[in-house]
Amino acid sequence: MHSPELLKGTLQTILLKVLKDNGKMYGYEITQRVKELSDGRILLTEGALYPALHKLEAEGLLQTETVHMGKRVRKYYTITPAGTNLVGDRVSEFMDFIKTMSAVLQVKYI
Amino acid sequence: MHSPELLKGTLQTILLKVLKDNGKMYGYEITQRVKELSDGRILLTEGALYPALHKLEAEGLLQTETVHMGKRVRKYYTITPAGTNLVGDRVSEFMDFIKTMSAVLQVKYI
DNA sequence: GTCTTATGCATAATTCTCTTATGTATTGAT
DNA sequence: ATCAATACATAAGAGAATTATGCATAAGAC
Repeated sequence: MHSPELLKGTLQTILLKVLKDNGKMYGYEITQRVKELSDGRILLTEGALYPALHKLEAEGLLQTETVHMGKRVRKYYTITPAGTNLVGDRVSEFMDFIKTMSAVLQVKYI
Repeated sequence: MHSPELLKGTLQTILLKVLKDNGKMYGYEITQRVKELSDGRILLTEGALYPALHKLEAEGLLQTETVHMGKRVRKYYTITPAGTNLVGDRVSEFMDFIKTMSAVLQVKYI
C-alpha cells in the first residue's frame, strides 16, 4: 500500500477515469477494479469512496441508477457528458504534475 | 500553478531532496530553487514551508544554523545523515506511486 | 526621499481530504 | 452455524495544506 498522503487529490481523477474506461460500475466494483489495476497497492476505503461518488454526482459529473439484485441493492454509476469532458483535463493535469515533480526531484520518469 | 491537492504529501520529499542536492540552504532560498526547478509551477507557501522545516528538524532529518547577515537573520538548513538515508526511499516511493497511478489511469508516463 | 517590491522568518485560524470507526444488511463457503 | 466477502452509508477525528496575519530589513523605481 502506498503512503496515503500521496493519494490525496487523486481520488476524483481515478473515479472519473475508471468509470470512463469501464462504463457502468457500482461502488464495490470500483474498489476491486482499482485494486486490480494498481496490483493491490491502492485500496480505496469506503469512507473516502462513497462521499466522493456522491459529490461527483451532485456536481453532475456522474449519474446513478439503483438496481435491486434480489434483496441486495446496487447503485450503478455512469459518467455524464460533463464528466467525460473533464476527465481528460484531470488526467493531463496529473501527467503535468508528474513531469514537474520529476524536474524538482531530478529523476527520470521511470 | 498546479492543482494544490496533488502536492499534498510531497512537500517533505521535495525539501529533503532539494537540500540533499544543494547543500546548505535557507527557507526563502528553497522556495526560489523549487520555483526555478518547477518552471514556476510549484510556489511553496510560507505557511506550509516553515512548519514542515521545523518538523523535519524535530525529527532529526535536518539541522539548522542561524546566521546574522547584517541586521537580517537567516536560518540555514542542512540534511543530516538520517535525512540522507531517508531521501532515497522517499523518492523511490514517489516514483512507485507514479507507476501505480499510471497503471490505474492507463497512461504512459509522458 | 519615499514608496513599492523583494527578502526573511514565524504562527494561527480555517479548509479540505482522507482514515478510522461505526452501523446495517445480504450472500457464499466450510 | 459461523466467518469472510459483498454492498451501501455516515460521523468523528487526523493530517497537511491554504489563507491570513504579524514583524522586520533591503533594494529598486520614480
